[in-house]
Amino acid sequence: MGTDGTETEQRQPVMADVAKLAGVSHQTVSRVLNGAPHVRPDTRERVLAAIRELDYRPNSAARALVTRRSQTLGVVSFDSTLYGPAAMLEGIEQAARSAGYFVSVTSLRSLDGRSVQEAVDRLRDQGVEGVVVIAPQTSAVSAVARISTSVPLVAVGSGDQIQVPMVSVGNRSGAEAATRHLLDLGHRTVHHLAGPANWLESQDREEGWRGTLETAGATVPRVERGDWSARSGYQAGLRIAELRDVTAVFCANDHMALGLLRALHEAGRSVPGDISVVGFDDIPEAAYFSPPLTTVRQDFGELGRRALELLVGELGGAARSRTHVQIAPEMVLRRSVGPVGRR
Amino acid sequence: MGTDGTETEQRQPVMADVAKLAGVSHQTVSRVLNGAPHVRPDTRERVLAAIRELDYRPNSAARALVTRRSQTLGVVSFDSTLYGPAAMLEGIEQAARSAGYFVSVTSLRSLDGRSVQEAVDRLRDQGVEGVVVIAPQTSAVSAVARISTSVPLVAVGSGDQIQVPMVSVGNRSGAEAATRHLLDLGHRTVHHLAGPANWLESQDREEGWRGTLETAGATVPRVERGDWSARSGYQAGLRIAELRDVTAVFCANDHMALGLLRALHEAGRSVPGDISVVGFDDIPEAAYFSPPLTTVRQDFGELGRRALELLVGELGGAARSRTHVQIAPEMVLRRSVGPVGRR
DNA sequence: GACATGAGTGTTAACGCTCACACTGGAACC
DNA sequence: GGTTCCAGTGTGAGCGTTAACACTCATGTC
Repeated sequence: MGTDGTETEQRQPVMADVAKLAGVSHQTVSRVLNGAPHVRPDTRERVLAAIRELDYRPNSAARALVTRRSQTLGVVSFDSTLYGPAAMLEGIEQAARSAGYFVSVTSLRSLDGRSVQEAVDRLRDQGVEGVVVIAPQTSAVSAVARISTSVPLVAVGSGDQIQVPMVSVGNRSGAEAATRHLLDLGHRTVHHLAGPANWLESQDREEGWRGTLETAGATVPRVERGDWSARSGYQAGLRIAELRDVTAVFCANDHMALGLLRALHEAGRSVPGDISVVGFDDIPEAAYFSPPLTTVRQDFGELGRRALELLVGELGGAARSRTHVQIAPEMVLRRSVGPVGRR
Repeated sequence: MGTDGTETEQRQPVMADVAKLAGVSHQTVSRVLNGAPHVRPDTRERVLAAIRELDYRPNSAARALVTRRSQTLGVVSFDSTLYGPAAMLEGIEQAARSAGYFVSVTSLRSLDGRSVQEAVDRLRDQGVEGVVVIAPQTSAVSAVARISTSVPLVAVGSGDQIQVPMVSVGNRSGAEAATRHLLDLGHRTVHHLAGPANWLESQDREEGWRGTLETAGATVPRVERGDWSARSGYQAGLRIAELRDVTAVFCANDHMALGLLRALHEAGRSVPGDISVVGFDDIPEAAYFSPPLTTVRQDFGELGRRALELLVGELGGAARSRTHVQIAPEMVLRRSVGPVGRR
């Protein structure tokens, strides 16, 4: 059994096969499939039975050709190995699925304007209905801003003055909160281990830090800079450990904070006894650093979901909103921070 | 300029528009686009010029409809927030792109058979030409094994006796190397902090550990078990810290090792002075743990790339190979391991 | 010089679906 | 009892591309 019934051949069944088996026209099959009204219940039942019997699957290419809708959205990601982008991607994918879309991903090596444009073009050639760009670098953002595309596009990451709809975390307010927290504990000033200069997230966090110090009348120390990696945090940490007047460091992300903690430990500076450290992101491991890291939590998954919501809204015909959704970060207090010590 | 030329309307230009502008038939345009032979150089040039002028993009749905090739591969991933899956995904995507494919991702919440089957079906409905399943759990693997699909499928993760082509890391040999290393340093035996019981990777690593102890005639301690997270490693670590006879622990992954290190530190047991610790994966942060973690490196990106290679080979018509590619892991020595101490 | 050859190009027919419209027949209306 | 109406269904024409084949000339062959 299975081979008999209608004379099934090798080829996949098409709508006409279902129609024939059910004794209706292809159009009625289409109606059933798309839930169109005006189909008598028993007809519908017969069609569904035929579909089951033949194990018929609609051909998405044919449908896309005529409806001009691919049911697919594109995502351009950067280093999707990092926790942030990975979590955003997951949020985007889940939201897309529940909105009935597929997600086509392309992950960039470098984030210069050309690469971004190429990636968007590629996705567009594939027929995606919209694109989410995870665009944390200034270069990418400006690239996105002047991207030529007939496809709706939403950016997620950071930055303000940009023509594209955008979802981001409140980097500045998070940095402000972290810095203020340290000042409130009695630290004269707070050093900063920043991310790469060409990332908007770095810039915003740095501005938040600097602004808070200036408002408080504290001196603004020279910024140390890393590349987000634990390795770069370690190297910066070795430099910082040599400075005599450091009592508090605000790191632009948790991974660099990890490296920093390691370097301080090796240099014999205790945390938080000698130096307090605050990170940013609240990656799942942060609670298990030595010592557990006080940090600023951002909800990457939510970020992704909101970005997708925005995109779907735009697809739904809502006028190009130029919205900028911002998600508030939240401080998570752990043991890497203390009041200013002896010295 | 730009608006003039042919009477461009709102709609996207199609092949016929290009043909008209270039003064050829649409078929010749198609030939140029697909690099078919027998097109005179100057004709080709005229067509290309028309394409540029109209900014024409071929419609992928129409092409897919007639060629029956979507140029898209599907990836079913599990928790793509974890470093391993994320890195594999990136490897897969890069390999796919350079092989001329798009990648459609779907990320699962739970990895039971039904979810996997649904995800594969969904991708198939979208028209993917092949599927990579990142399937690290036993349940997923058995689901994959009996998955009904007309689409070529490759699994990446672990496990042996399975009917599906598969790429995995040498979990057993990695675990053996780690355990032997500790025994060679004089440890009487090695404790094990395993991953979830229903993950093949856990099972293989546990077997490698157990086998090595048995071969060496060492006693096999009771296994502690976590869920891969640093949190679970911490909890297991609290239990382990209470045992008096522990001098070495082999952890099934680096994140749990991080939690373990934290717990041991809090319990006042020094690493490696009192207890040596080895992890598995070599995540980028492992070198900056306190102390830096000795671990077994697996190259997730390579894993993904190889999986995709296998899939593309299968698509290329190579007979269903039932190959099982295995990638050798490599030990990375750092400071979390030492000879057996005082006691 | 008739004839095969093949490079270069055009014509036509799918691919499998949805959309617009046409058709049927029974209920409702006066 | 004819007309209107509409639920329920079928027919035909695309959507934009590639595949198959047909055609037209130059060129070479004997």
